Amino acid sequence: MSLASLVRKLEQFVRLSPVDHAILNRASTERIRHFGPRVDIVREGEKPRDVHLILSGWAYRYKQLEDGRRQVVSFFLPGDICDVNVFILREMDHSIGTITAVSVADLSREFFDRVAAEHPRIVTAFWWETLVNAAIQREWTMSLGQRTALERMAHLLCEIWLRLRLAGLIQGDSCDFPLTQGDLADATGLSKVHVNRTLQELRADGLIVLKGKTLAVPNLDRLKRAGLFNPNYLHMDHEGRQLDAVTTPPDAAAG
Amino acid sequence: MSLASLVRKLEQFVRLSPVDHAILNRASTERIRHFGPRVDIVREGEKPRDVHLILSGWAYRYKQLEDGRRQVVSFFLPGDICDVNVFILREMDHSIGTITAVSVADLSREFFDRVAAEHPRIVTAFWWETLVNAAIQREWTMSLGQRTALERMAHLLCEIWLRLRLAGLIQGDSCDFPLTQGDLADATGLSKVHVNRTLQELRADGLIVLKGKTLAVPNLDRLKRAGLFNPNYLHMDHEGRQLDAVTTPPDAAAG
DNA sequence: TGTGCAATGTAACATACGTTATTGAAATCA
DNA sequence: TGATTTCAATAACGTATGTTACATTGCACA
Repeated sequence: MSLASLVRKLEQFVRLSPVDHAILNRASTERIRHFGPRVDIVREGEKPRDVHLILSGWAYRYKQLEDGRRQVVSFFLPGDICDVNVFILREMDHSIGTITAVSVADLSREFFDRVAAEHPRIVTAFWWETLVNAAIQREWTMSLGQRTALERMAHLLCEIWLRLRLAGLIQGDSCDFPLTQGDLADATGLSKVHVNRTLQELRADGLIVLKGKTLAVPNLDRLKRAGLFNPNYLHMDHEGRQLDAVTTPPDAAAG
Repeated sequence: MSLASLVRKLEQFVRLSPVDHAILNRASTERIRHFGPRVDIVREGEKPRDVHLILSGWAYRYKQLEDGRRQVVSFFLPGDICDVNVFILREMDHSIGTITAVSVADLSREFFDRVAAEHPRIVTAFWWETLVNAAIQREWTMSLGQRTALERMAHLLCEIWLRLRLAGLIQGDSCDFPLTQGDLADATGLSKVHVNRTLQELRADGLIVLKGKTLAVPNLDRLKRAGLFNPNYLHMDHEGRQLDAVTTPPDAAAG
């Protein structure tokens, strides 16, 4: 519905000027598309055109092997950008599909060119987004390589929780949670059956309350401990810190 | 001992002007450091300063859990850059260690600022490097989540092989290969014992000849098949394609 | 307001991979 | 050149997780 989540997230990290706000606002209201749940937005092999900004809804990035084995490699939540500058590459190496109904703003190459030339604070913010996404992907590598099923699941839930919180999507101690056990299986590299067992165990330990499409976490610290979760890789620790742009911004006066 | 590998790699993708070459050349000869094998260059928790360009030798990026479990999340080969613009982040979320003796050029924040302002072709090349590294990390997620031990190992060897080839480090059908079975275990999420079993199997199938610190691959296509290896994620398919910079380069006349 | 299909839950059984232990071969170094 | 350590190889055994199968619940839509 809005780009509030994106701006909220980026501003955690970089102070954006009114001009920056206007730029982002315009870009994210110009070309909007709506998708139903469980459809592909982008398919592996396609030529990348626009960069997608998730305005509302959940989506994921996934890859498939020839024989059908499938791995979810990232989740996209409101405010997330699917690969700044992808259009530099000749073809997509993965697909992007929706989980819920999703609204997307298409950001053009020209938009990024203009930003690169004129709005260094936004450039910094986009680099931050890119670096954090890379860090998340590394942490998934860690999870899949070293964490047990229980730790992996707890860790994933913590990550999603904190990202939702940053986007302003946690109410009290609960949130919308549209992922099926099948989705969780594809993301954790576990079988559906074992995902079920693992969720039962988390429930039995009182770490989560997951019912229907709602997740509640009564005690985040306990869930973190169960997942050996160290939030440093999300680089959210910037409260109060107002970082300057990479280069001197031409519109500095406006800030 | 030179930046040949980096330039060779970047030029696969973006045509760099003589000015660009000069810029990269100066940056990579100004501040060089040498490290012995098996030492840390950067530690998790530190404040990132410079960006590191590997001039020679092999290194890896790794993360550790409180209890010591360790995951190698990337390998760095000559010509690789460890995280363009990391200094945007407040602290490192991983460590970087050497495998062999390594020479590193430290690239300063000021260097990246200058490049951002004045050398758009290099900016594009750095974005390409960043996007490919992200794609590699996703593929590792895929490997750890879905591939069997044998597939995983074959896949990793294919990837390293192609990256070495791009850097100009394959001689005939063999290359230097300084990774121990312990390194491979930490990278694939397997135990050392099972890495050994898996290598034996690859040997028995005639897919690799691995002896001492030398790896030979008699038939790359067969190894690729064994690893369900699809090279698209490396985005090397740019032969002859001379992409323009993201924005109009100020030094276009020089190219 | 059923009816059908997807999602969840559980049980029984199978296996790929981990663990521990031991040995020999190579490097590394005094 | 022997002493010391690291690395590779292999065996015996254990287990976390996968597979198959089927029952149950819940929700979309007729």
